Amino acid sequence: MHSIQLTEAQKDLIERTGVFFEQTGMPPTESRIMTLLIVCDELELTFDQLRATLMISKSATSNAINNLLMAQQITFRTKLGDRKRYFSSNIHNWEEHMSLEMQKMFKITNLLKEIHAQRTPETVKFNNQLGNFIAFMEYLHSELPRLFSQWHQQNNQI
Amino acid sequence: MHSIQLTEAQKDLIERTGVFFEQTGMPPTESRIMTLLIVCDELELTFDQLRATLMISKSATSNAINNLLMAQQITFRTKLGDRKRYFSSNIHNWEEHMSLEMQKMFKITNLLKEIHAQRTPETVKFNNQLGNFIAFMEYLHSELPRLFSQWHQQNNQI
DNA sequence: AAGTTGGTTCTTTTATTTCAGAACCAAAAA
DNA sequence: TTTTTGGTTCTGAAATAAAAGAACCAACTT
Repeated sequence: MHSIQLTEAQKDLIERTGVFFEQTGMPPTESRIMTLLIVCDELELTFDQLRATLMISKSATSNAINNLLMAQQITFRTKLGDRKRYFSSNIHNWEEHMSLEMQKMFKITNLLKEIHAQRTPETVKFNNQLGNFIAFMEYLHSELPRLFSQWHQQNNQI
Repeated sequence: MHSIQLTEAQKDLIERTGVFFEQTGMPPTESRIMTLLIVCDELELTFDQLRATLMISKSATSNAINNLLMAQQITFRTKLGDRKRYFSSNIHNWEEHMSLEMQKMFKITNLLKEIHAQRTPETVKFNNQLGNFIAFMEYLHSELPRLFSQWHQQNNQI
């Protein structure tokens, strides 16, 4: 058995956090792998440790890992003279990941602007409400970088 | 035929915006109904206009409408002496809706705090990175209300 | 009383997702 | 050269989601 030991508390956290990620659209296996790598004591786990610990098939493991790699949620490194890959969470990358998420969110702004542009001029109030929402999204878009940098200052981060 | 007329541009916008909402996890029919009510010239559409315009079944229409009502994405009103319901987009409600979304997002913070609390003290760097992310989420959580009110001031909104 | 309107609910069908199992493959080891 | 390791890829099964169709129902009309 190549599986690693987990406390009951850790198992529980993996399930609960896994369900949270499922609710955001991530498939169950990917959610569990991502969470396991944040919860467990080990900083790096191999393909087979992930597979054995979560009790899933090789194919499921392989596909989930590759999706998580593409989504930049995890990374791996290799060791000289060792064919295995050592996977770890990309949590330190949260800032970049978050701004990618934001970008996705702001895509709606462009669609709403297109919608706003083609609307009949008759419905003044509705058009204003829509315009208001668009304006707020653009305000948010412009203010978020400032928020990021303010936080960095406060926390003396690089 | 009770369907309303749409320009090609409007049809295209409904599909493209619909797909966007699908990508955020909303089912196709709900996405289309929600978008139709934002795109079309009419401020209100009846059950049958929605059904006929989107060419979907009564059951699909009924279920999608009720889900959108529960999610507060749409509302309806009735008219005296008329059994039909007149549905409209709840876009003016975006502010409340957005803070609900935020709350959902900040749920992850509590899970991450639990995870952080149970982590082995050995992995100092990782724990710090995790702690950093948590701290930023809490900072965001505390700063967003200010951002909202600043925007209101700027725009002289109520 | 029979039909129409404005839906809802139940059942079935269809499509999609998710995963297991097995076959497969290249690199390294024996 | 055969076996082992560390996977990937190709079915296919099972579960789930999405939507159609039909039966149903209450309120109103005729």
